[in-house]
Amino acid sequence: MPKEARPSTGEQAKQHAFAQLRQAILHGEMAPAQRLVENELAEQFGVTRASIRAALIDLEAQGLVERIRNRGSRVRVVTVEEAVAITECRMVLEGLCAAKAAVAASDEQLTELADLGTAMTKAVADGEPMTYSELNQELHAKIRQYSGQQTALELLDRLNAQLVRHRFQLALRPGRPQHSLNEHLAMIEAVRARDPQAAEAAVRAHLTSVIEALRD
Amino acid sequence: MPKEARPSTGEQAKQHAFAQLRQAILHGEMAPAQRLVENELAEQFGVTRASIRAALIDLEAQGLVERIRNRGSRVRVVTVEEAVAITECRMVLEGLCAAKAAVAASDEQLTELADLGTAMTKAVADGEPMTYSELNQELHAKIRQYSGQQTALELLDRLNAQLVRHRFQLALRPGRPQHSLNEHLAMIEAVRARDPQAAEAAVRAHLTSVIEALRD
DNA sequence: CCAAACAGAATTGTCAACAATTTCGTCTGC
DNA sequence: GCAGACGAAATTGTTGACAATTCTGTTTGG
Repeated sequence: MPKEARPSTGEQAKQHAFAQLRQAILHGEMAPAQRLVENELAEQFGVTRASIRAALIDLEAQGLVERIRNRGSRVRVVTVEEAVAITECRMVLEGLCAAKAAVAASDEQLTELADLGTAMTKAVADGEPMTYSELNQELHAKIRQYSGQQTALELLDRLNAQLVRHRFQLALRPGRPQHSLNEHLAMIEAVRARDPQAAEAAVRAHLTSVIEALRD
Repeated sequence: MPKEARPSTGEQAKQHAFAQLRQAILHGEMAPAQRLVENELAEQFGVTRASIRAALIDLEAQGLVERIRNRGSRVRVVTVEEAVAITECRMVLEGLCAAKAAVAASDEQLTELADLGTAMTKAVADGEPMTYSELNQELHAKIRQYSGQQTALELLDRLNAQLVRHRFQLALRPGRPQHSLNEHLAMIEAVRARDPQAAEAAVRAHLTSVIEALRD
């Protein structure tokens, strides 16, 4: 096991370990339910166990890692039921963001949303589900951002982090992009029309359909 | 500075410190923006600095404590703006819970809600704002609980913990209990009628009014 | 008299070693 | 052949000491 990761210059060790571990989990490099032994991680990332420990505590708070007393840590497995519950929360919170974004967004920002819409349409037409999935992410992120609702933004970041695996599965399902495209376009239209209620309704309709798809 | 707190027998030191610190902050024993020096806390609670450190990381994740690199921790101060943003999130999440509770609650649970309603009415009639505030808390907690929505429950717990100070101020405002009582009774009625949409609307109406009151 | 540089103190970040707990394999006794 | 006790290995929890950083009050040069 060579220590490939550089100790990193000015960066604080714990932050480094935290970011590294988080990325590894989010990118699926750690198998679900894989055991995370503090000593191994410490050697792998070139930091001490104390830093790894602090990072694991943070990751537990973010819901990415599960820790049991005296038994160790492992990558948290999100069941389909949990994914549904999480998406329900996303539904109402993103609905709130969309309603606020419809009021608060600048004209330039609305134009960006429109551009994203055409890009998404193109991605579906070209049959590129991965590109579409990325644009999808970007759209949701932009709406959150434009809302100016800091608290909701933080909550949604945490919730989304827990859904990476399920999101992957969903994006590759045949026919799914075509279906969700219309819903996304409706969201964009409602926000651009500066209609808060319509925007919230559109987001809810979209995520309701995502929930149904999750329950395959 | 005598170390009054017993080291606690079987309890893990970190958990002990965490619970103790959390209670202290929530009960307002720590002044807002007060500095939290790890060494002092360690001696005060009779645990080592590492345990305090872990507890502080957890409390930061819960939004109760603010930590700055190499500068230390302090009790987080929630501005009115933040309180509004938090309550907006509460609004949509509790709306979700109420809608689900209207469907999922058992008949006995609905009876409990009705009893709570009469108790609240009595507390207002008797002019006991503190009792009313506690019943208020209990009502919101029960609705959350009956919804069976674990994710929303966790998010709401975190959000509510950040609002203790503002909640206090609001409860003692003259005329406020009378005003909110009707909204609470409407919530109870809608859930008892097993009408999800009405329940969500009632919760939203109530918390919208709370937001207006916050912006005094 | 004021601004910038400079020590000193206070505080957090990091480290390596030690103690406590759990798990898993083995062994004994029936 | 199997149930339960026993013990070794692995892993986490805890401790105290050390290093790095930041803040504060003072001093010095203009």
